[in-house]
Amino acid sequence: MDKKIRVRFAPSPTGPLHIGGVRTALYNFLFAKKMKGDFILRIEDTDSSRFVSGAEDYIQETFNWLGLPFDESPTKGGNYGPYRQSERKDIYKKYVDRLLDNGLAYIAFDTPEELELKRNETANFQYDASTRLQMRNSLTLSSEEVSKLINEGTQYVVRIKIEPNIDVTVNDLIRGEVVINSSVLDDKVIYKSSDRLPTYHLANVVDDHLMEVSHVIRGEEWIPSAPLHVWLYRSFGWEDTMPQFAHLPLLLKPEGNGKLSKRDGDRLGFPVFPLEWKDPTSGDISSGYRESGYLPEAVINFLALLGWNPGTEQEIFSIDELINSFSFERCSKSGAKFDFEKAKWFNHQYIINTPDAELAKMFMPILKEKGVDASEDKTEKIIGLVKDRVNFVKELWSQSSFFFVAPTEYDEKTVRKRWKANTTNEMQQLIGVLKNISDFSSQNQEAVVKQWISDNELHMGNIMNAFRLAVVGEGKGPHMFDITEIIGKEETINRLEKAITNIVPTE
RNA sequence: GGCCGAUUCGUCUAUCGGUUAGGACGCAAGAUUUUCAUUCUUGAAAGAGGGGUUCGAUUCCCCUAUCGGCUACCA
Repeated sequence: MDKKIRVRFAPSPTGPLHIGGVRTALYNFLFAKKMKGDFILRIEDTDSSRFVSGAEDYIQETFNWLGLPFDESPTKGGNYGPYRQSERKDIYKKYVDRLLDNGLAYIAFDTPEELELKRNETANFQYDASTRLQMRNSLTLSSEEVSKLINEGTQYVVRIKIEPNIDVTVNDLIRGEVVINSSVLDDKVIYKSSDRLPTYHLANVVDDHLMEVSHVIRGEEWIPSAPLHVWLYRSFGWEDTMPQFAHLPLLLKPEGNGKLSKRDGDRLGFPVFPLEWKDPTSGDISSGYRESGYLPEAVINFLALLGWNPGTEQEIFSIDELINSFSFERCSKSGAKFDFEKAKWFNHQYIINTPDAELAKMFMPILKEKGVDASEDKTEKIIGLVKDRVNFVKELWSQSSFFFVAPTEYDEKTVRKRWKANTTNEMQQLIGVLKNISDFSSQNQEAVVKQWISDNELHMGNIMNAFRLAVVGEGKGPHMFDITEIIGKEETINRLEKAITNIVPTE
């Protein structure tokens, strides 16, 4: 029987989740679901000094919003818990001791200051086979001295003992084989006595093994340490069950170069976080996709296509379609720059395809904010008329406010262009025509008014544009009679009368 | 500096040795429309450079350049 597919998304709770991290999680999800496997959330909080409160909740809320549920997580639980690394201290200790007992790792007492000094005085200093015998560690000190130092409470770290000159192969599902000679690896710290917690590398390998993770899907920034991870699997004797690796290309800044970072968002005016984030210490607010009006499905669709393509010309994908067509073979190897224009376009597509009733539910709170009390039914109709002109739900207001509130001022340019000396007279006549219409449906209005225009040899453009100016306040908007049908006969006539008295015609 | 990775229109990408190098976003023009949008049509726009291999390279190999990542008792 094939091994069950299990993948994990393993963020560290040091702040809001970066959009690149969201994409990594999405690819994990897509792959897991395609393979009928499990999608696990594991919180990697082994660096107690960088812990930020609220960050874990933020992560959970993000995936709730996106609709990407975890099969196992700190809050949901599961058979492989705990899912917070800080709660797994005892587990790691056991495995560190095992490495120590087997002589595959050693204890080092060098202080950060000593190491700093060493790095400054020796170019390209690396703590490895060529230098470790000159350092203060359990390889150079007698076992009595080591025990004495530890008993005195001296802080120490455990370092992995990398044997030089061995080729380490990382098999990557996206990049193929990457071979690295162990001599370029250093004796990485895998455990620190200061907080009795392992570092990422050890915790990661131990947890992935214990949680029976089958595929490690993470960002490209982890490629350099992948050989170390392979080394650790080997040291533990777990090489035959070692997960497969897939390193995803990075998300880059849209303009210059470099990884997309927290600051780019506010500088360039678009979000780099899924949800709005308020920094608990500085109080600074960073905008989020959700608050900016993006629909979760649009964000998922957009993110999915950034670094992966279906090989067809399809661009709009439901989550199920994505699950179906996802594969590592079709992931690209190079970093992708974030294109916000395209993100907007995706959102536009999803707005258009969202039923009016659903959009109305999202729009009602905004209407309330504007002090408008409208029925959901009416709002739905209005949305149907204007939704194809907006990228975001909140833009619905600027495109439809005139349905709810009569214009109080008239666009200057349009007045100059559309309101002539005889317009007042024509609009007076139009009022007369409208008054006599009993069936105020768009269709009927249009038939009657057009008849009147042709009977009197009036100019269609002049009449309609002035009519629009009076009703809307400017020279834009949906089909005129659709508007007047919704606002009704009385309101239409009121607006015309108001325009006649308020607009000063230009010559 | 060292190690690793990447390199097709401005951007996201297709091409798995032979194509007029395709699509999408954005941009431009035109059509439709009583307006503005939407929509539709059309257009401009690309293989980093240099060597090989081959009858033939965007595609395979090497070098250079550029970009990126990593180089912590951070993940």
